[in-house]
Amino acid sequence: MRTGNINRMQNLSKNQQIIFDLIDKSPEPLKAYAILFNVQKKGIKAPLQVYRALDKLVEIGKIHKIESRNAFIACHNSSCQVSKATAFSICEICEKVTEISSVGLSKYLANFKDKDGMKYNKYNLEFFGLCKKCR
Amino acid sequence: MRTGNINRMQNLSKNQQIIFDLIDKSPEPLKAYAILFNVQKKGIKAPLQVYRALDKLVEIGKIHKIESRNAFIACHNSSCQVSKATAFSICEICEKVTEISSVGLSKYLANFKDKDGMKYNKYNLEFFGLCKKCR
DNA sequence: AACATTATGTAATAATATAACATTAACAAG
DNA sequence: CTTGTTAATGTTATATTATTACATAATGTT
Repeated sequence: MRTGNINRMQNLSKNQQIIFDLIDKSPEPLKAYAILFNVQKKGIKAPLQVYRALDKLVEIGKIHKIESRNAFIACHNSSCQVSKATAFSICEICEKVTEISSVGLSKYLANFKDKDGMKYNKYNLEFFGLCKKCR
Repeated sequence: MRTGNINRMQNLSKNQQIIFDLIDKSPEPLKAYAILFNVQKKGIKAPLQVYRALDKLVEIGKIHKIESRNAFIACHNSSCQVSKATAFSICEICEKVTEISSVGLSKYLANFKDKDGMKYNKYNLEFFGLCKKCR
């Protein structure tokens, strides 16, 4: 606790913090190059700088990647520090994405066994449909 | 049944059939450009020709896209003509992908309701872990 | 035959992501 | 406090994945 760098205490470096803040404020998933354009004024100039921060943020569970959209959202499931098990609903019209945190669902999936009896502690589930507004 | 074009009867055009055959024979998911390189000798020269065939094959449920890998595999769930509900296991070491067809799982997910009581008839689930060989 | 729909061909380019290499900051151990 | 180690950064170039735009041909229907 002798360092004055509060960001390190949160385990986020400068670039990671800038990019996390942007994603966290966003009401919708952000794509890597949209992030890049947004943070160029803050000195992050190259795609790789963005992708490295995104990789780390995903690794530590602060954000999730929506695979079907190549976009990133902040984790809103306060209990998940490291994201291994994720579920989202995605509106096929307005593209609104919501993280699902259902104990029942996560228990079911964590305990799911395939034909060979294999269990998987990591998964990603994306539901598609129409959100309330778009129905 | 008066046409002599058996491919049309299967609802697959020439390019679609070439690309489906390749994917169907492959023991592992194929990426779009790997497919392109493989079918260039058969006259399919441009990425767009591949992507158009892939789009159609996904639409009619003959193949599935593994979103986390940007790769495609043939549907091995004989009952699914139109793919709305898919589940896969993916080995994080050897990248082997297996389609999961579990009545229990599909029933559970088809009946899953989110906090607002919303149901979703379309989903994609990807489990990650180590396959038997890689354990 | 006329029309509509689906598929194809081709060129160009957009969007997404990584490799390779050099440098700097953070931090733990002696 | 300096040495070694790991994590993060900066920069250029390039690889990979996917789409736009436009023209043509094949197929299916009335």
